[in-house]
Amino acid sequence: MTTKVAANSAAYEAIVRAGPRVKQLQQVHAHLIVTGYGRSRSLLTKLITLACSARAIAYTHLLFLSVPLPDDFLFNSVIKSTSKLRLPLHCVAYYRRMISSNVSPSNYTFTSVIKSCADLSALRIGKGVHCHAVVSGFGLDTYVQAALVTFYSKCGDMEAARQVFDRMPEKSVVAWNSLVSGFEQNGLAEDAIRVFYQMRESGFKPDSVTFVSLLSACAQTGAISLGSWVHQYIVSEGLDLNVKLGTALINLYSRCGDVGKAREVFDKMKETNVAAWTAMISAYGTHGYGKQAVDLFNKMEDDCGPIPNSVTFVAVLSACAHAGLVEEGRSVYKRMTESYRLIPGVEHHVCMVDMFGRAGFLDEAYRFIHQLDATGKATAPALWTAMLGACKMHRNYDLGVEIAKRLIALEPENPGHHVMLSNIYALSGKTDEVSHIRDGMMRNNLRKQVGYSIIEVENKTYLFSMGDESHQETGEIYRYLETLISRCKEIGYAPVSEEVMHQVEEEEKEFALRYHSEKLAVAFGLLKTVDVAITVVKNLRICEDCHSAFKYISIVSNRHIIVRDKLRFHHFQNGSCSCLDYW
DNA sequence: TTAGGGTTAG
Repeated sequence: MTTKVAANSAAYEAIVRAGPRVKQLQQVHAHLIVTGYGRSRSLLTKLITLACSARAIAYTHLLFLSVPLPDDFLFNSVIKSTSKLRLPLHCVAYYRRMISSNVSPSNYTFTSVIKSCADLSALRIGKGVHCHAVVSGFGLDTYVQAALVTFYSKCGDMEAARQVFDRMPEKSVVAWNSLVSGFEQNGLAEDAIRVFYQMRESGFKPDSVTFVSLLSACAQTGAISLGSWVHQYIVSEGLDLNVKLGTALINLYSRCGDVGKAREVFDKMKETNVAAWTAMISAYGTHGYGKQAVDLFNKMEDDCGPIPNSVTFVAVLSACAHAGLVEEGRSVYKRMTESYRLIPGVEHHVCMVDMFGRAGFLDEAYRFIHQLDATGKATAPALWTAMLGACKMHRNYDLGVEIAKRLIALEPENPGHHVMLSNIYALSGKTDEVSHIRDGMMRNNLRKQVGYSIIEVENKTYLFSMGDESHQETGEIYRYLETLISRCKEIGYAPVSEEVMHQVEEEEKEFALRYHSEKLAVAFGLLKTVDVAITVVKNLRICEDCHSAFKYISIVSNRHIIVRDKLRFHHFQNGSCSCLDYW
């Protein structure tokens, strides 16, 4: 008996030594069969788990089938492994097999299966698993419930996520984190921040995972005061600045307008990976510092940094597109396909079309799309949207109208395409067509999004919308804005009115423009602060007139004005913008 | 053996 146990443990050790490597595992398996241990349940379970970790799913299943009457431990092992390895369909398949084999699931089973349903965003299947967990008596298990919060969040159902969370008899830091992350991932940054405060009030101590989500939420809304508080807290508590936390901080500072600070964090990180480098490259790119973005990318290659992935290439190509670095962009695209053997996706194609288009090479952009046509990849609306942007920018109205009509045929529900067509008609002076499009939009209930701008002053957040009069100091803000605008006019500012509101009178037009939300926020910021840079976050893209006005305002107020729009940053200083009017 | 995290175009 003693020798059997010894031999068994030697076999176990041999399996562990083989590790998640198929060839080695197969050798050990052969040895097990020869020595008579090929039917040992515990050894096979370990072997199966490792085969699964090696992602050898066919081999895993073959081994699994060799076990007569699999028990709950074996089922849980494969369910957990497939879930962890992001093989969610296999995970759900093993779960179903477990049920049909009449083997009882446990809380271990449910947490893994629910996680896989979350990966699949399979709301219907996951709800079924949720019900099964409840009737099996695991509905109140802490682990199962935390997994459910994540599951509903990933399916976009925050109401259900909140409900599961609220009904938890005992909450955990992980469950709180799931909820914070859920709101943040669904674009509900304010709710994420609110939950974070509730978490602290309930006496839970946030950890680095909480802060990663919280920092992302701060980056989303531009809440720099809370964001930098978190940074200080991390430092003062001596929390380890791991890669994810560092990356979240880079993203925070970048999206709150401070690229220098983002770079400081990047330089201080002990460990970096492809996401951290990509975040930093993207920071340079969105702020219009194309050269720095390309330099950092080159450094990544030269200094044996992490291997760039397709996300990195989107960041670099987009940086080139926005800085007019056509030759650099071409070279990067070539390296991506030839040196790294990455297959470009629609997002990379869009960057290329955008890059050629912005630089005025409309023919080349068009040719690029047609080359894709041959491979059947030219149908993506995003490609034509980029091409359309170029037509508008370079005043090629005929081609613009043709493309806009094509886009409307492809996506009639997208108000953006109608607005674009209307703007092109407006720019080419076809006012009848403008009214026609606008009427059509009204009839079909297609509305433009409501724009708003946010500014933080002394740790408080103020929100402005167009023509806003809700603010306590409305009168003062408007009067100050009037003064600013008239001083701007004295040095050459002429309101741009061609794009907007062609049906109204000239004066009204100018009046409406002057009170765009970003103008109100900027005026408020200048009024309330002295000598510092002000940062405004807008939910839509900045309009041409505000862009022009802020250049002049940066002169008359002698201030650095930073505006983050839906996609990019604009640093206005001494009469010019960092985007070089190239956005 | 169990649950939670960072990077991407327009």
